[in-house]
Amino acid sequence: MNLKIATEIGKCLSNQIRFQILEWLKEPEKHFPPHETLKHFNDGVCVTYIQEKTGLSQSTISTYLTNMEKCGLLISTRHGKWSYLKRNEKIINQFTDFLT
Amino acid sequence: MNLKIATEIGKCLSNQIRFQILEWLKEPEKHFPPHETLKHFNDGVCVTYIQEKTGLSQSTISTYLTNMEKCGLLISTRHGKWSYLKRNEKIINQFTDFLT
DNA sequence: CAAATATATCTATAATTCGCGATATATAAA
DNA sequence: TTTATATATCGCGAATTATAGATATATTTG
Repeated sequence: MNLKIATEIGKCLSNQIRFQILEWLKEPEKHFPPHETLKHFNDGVCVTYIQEKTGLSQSTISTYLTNMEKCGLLISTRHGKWSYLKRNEKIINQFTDFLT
Repeated sequence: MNLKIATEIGKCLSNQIRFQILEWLKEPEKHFPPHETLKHFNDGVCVTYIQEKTGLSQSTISTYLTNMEKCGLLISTRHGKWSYLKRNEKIINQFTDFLT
């Protein structure tokens, strides 16, 4: 972890919706329905479910999630036409270690 | 810690200078000279020293530090005409706990 | 009390980010 | 191969933040 990446993460954490998404993804099965094709939550939650829960536009959420992935906060996995997002606990721990 | 405060902290962490100040204040004696009147670092470092080290204007740094104090990241203590700033480890830990 | 010093606040402009609709791309389904 | 669905990217006006100079306030010093 370095200052540049840490502030990129800080930018993601400067918005309530983005921070909320990270909180939801701590326990995806508690906040999202199981996906129609992929029943488990091993790779997290698909973009559409996150978008619907936030109520923001598809393009806005897509940009949010892309940025959160770019700085390492999220891990994205594609299955067919869906992208699934989950927390990247390793980077999150590196960030909190850097801060403390 | 709640979502609102956490994102206020996130805003402070979204800028390299502000994040850098927090890093410096982990070991103030390593990054700043001892103050002319207050030799120890028990209450941290005065605004002027931080301002000089960053190279930003006095008003900008004052605003930064005020905001960092408002969200709880820093503790401000006045001694005479100087304000000293130190990290608020308690809030920082609450923030990292909230995130992880 | 007047002058000097440290910090805070106000105001304004520049830069960045927000959030959306439109559009493009990727993949699956018909 | 055409159509439908999921996601990504582009371009734009609106909102927010960055940063500084000017000014105000607080405190010490002479």
